[in-house]
Amino acid sequence: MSEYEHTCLIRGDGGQTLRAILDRICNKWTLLIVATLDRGTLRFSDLAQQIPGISQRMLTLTLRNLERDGLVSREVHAEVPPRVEYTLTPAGKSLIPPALALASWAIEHVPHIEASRAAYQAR
Amino acid sequence: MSEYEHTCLIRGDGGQTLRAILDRICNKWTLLIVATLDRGTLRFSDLAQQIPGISQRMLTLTLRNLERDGLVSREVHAEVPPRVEYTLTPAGKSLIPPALALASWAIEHVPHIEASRAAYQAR
DNA sequence: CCGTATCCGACGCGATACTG
DNA sequence: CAGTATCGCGTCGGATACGG
Repeated sequence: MSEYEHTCLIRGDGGQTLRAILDRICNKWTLLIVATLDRGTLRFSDLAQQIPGISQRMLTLTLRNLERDGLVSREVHAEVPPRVEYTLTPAGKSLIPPALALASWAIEHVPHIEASRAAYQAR
Repeated sequence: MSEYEHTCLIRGDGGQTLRAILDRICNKWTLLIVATLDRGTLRFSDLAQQIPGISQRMLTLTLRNLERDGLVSREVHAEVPPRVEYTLTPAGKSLIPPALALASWAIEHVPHIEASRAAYQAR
């Protein structure tokens, strides 16, 4: 692979594959949930309170999508009151490093981006 | 930093910083444009034809956002016909590695995800 | 050639109310 | 406790037409 051909991974199939994944990752809550579950197994209500601002609806929907994609496993305990526990699968855990890479980039570049926006504004 | 505390980068401020960046990255065309510009300076019409399916509108809008954030520089040549060239700034280039990390993850896990979806479907 | 303007449909997501 | 159902708003992005 020559110097300027690694981006073929991104350009790949016209970006379809990558964007399909990004769409799953890039919604409002997915990464927060995955990062929270990296601490270990949590039940629904624990997730709800550890992720400030999330609604029941979005927590449910996002968890269902993650389960559907095999990134999170869902275990229902037949008790009263009901207890449902969510755990990151190996695939889910493997998402953490690349997500961290992006997070690091984000935090590193926030000052530059905000400065650039301010400069752009002043025109 | 202990074993399970690196995700503080993601959970950080409640995900606000990371999501602000993800929102810029995760729209339909940004990464494709950045990856395409990694080859070098390109003019508007070249980008349009190297990125299949993009509309003039979205190419313009996405490039403006990237310029505003200081990831792409825009150079207008006062000629007839007009020539406008776009180049990745150093900050823009620095986005490529983490984006590739995510792309690699995506491609690696597509089979697993699709299998999981098929299994989930059959219930 | 390189845009901008306008309309319009689709979807993400929050608020709220209700169930097993 | 752990959801599901419904509504309504805001935003993204495609199609199309026009301008410097």
